[in-house]
Amino acid sequence: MTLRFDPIAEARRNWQAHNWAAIETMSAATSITRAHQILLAEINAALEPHRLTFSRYEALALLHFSREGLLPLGKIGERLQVHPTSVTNTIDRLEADGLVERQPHPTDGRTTLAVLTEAGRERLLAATQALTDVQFGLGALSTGELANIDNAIHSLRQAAGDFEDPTDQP
Amino acid sequence: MTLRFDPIAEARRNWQAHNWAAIETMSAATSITRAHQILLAEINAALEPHRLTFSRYEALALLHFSREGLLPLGKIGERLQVHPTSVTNTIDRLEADGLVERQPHPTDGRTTLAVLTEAGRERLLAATQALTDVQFGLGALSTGELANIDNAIHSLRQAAGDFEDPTDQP
DNA sequence: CCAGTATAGTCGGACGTCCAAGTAGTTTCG
DNA sequence: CGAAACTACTTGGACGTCCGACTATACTGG
Repeated sequence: MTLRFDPIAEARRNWQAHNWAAIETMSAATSITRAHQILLAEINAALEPHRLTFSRYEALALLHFSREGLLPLGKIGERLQVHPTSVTNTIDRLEADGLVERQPHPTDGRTTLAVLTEAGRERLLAATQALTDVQFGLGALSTGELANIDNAIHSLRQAAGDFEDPTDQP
Repeated sequence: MTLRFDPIAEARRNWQAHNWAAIETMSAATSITRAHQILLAEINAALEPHRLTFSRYEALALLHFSREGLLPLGKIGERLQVHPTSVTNTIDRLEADGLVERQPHPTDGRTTLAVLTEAGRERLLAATQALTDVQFGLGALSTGELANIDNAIHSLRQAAGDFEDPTDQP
């Protein structure tokens, strides 16, 4: 199962040997891809006993943090930065599991509200415990390494126009 | 489209306000998730004119780097660290596009070889130019930031048992 | 030599993501 | 006022990922 070598180091050697450009960015992009894959697997494994996925967990948490435990679907997509159709999909599954309910918006007929149910709130809290127990799969990293990741990705997101306020540092 | 605030900073504030643990790892995990999403979108946008995706690009590059331009499907999955069914899927699509051909292994009847075609090699080189042009979506990061990402993720992968550390085995 | 085990790849299904297109409701402004 | 533009959400389809189950081939130890 475990490789006898680091495939990313191997890729760097190959690019070097062929005189291909952008080795540093290729390496970082590949690293991020792989990190995402590893983290998602660990996080979802921790959530699986609670019958949640990370996407669904994030949606539940967002609702929990809202004043009234409810948000328009559009707002959810905005905050989680996913496509509207992904929100529809996520809320469909949460609703089927009884963790969330759809309600019409009282004044805007276009808008649908996702409302956290009591079961949803309980599920969320148990799942949060599971995630903090495994430190989101990042328990092996030092505080400095975590900060390095945060800072570098903050730069990346800023450059990608992910949000506006440039003074909003973590 | 662009948010007026940083949703990750917002998540940190919410976790803080609710006294939830593991803020640092939550933040880093969320950052990596978002970085992956941004990078993949930019990379795939750069590859789209060449009718490739990042997965397919990676498979082509791997074949190109091999001595004979051919590899067993299992080896491809091993190097790219994806499930065998993902390789089957990727090679199916590359084959349908004429960039790769399946061949039986000469001595092992279980094994299928993916062979890079001339069209595949040409497509790969053009796509590589496109990716280096956009620096894999990471042009905004400094060399130091790229190295920070690489190093931190190397630790993460090592902790996850992603490969054998050549320095800790006799 | 042959039964049992291991390995290589594929198929079907689940999941999350995106895009394009469609429906329904709201706002704008001539 | 009413048509045009905009907004919110859903539907259908593509893609990449994984898992479980399955087939076919190879290896192993009595």
